[in-house]
Amino acid sequence: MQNLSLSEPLHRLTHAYKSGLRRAIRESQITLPITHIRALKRINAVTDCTAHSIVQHTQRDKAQITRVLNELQANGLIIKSDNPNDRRSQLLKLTPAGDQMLEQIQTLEKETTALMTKGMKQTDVDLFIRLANTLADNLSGGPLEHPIQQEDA
Amino acid sequence: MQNLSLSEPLHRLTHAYKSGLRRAIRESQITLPITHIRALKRINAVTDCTAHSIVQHTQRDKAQITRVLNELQANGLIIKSDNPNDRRSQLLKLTPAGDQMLEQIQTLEKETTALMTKGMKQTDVDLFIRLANTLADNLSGGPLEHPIQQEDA
DNA sequence: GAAATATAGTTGACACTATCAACCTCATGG
DNA sequence: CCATGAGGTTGATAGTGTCAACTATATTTC
Repeated sequence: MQNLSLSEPLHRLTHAYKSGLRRAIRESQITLPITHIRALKRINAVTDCTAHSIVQHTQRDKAQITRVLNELQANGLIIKSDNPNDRRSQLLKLTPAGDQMLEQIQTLEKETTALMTKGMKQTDVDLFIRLANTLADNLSGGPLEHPIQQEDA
Repeated sequence: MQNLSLSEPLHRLTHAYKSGLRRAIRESQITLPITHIRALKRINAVTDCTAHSIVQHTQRDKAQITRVLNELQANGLIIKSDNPNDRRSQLLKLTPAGDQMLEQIQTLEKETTALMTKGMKQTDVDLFIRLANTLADNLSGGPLEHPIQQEDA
């Protein structure tokens, strides 16, 4: 029972990751907060994405997501269209501009990830991801399916 | 080269951890933000702690730390005393109230950690911590010594 | 099928977190 | 002594997290 600290390394890592990514993004003349990026990625990843599916995936408050989506729309990165299956909600899609933006960002994210995992064995990185998912699952009760998250990089 | 996602699990985990801890804290009638808690822990952990050492450890902006410390002082949880080695800075110490508060919080944090690591082997938890530290070190350039972080739980 | 209930999303409000710039005070090295 | 830098404070602003109240539509249940 070593009882090493879990929380401090976690804080440190998240902070370092977020500010590293933010810096990379800012240096590319992009002005888009992290939360907006996560939404873009999600919209790109699932077909017929709705606000609700982003809420589910990110576990963020729906109020926050609403505002993020409105800003993405105002920036011309996404469009909302009527959801034929449910008139309360709208389907979300990337515009060509949004698509291009996302590709740029994915590159930056890959760079940050590469920097972060420098010198580490891929198996260790994979292990880390699996452990992180296990920890998160334990906390959020539900396992929240993470199906070999593909390009969700 | 599986290239599993690193960022999404990380976001999910941090968010789940922070809101889990916040909830536990709130349910104990404590009203203290996470950042304040980290500062308390740091003050408790190092002798002759100054604002600067918290800035170094947490990598937060010194402006933010200044304000956190002022609030902790206003809440009677810490006291600032003149630093005999440097008249620009002050030494930080927990008051008895701060000490008691911290103990309460440590308990809550342990509970949250226990919940989070439920069913995991201790070796896996330790491994996770080491990997997290490695990742953070890679990002922040400097290794920022993490010396078998004892009660930094 | 009408009433009750639940869900998708919006809006307002507010606390917490992150970051930058300007500034003051004191320390340190030439 | 003076220049430069470090420790800390203050002000400003953007981003994030959360709660509550509300609209509109969908679903359940009697």
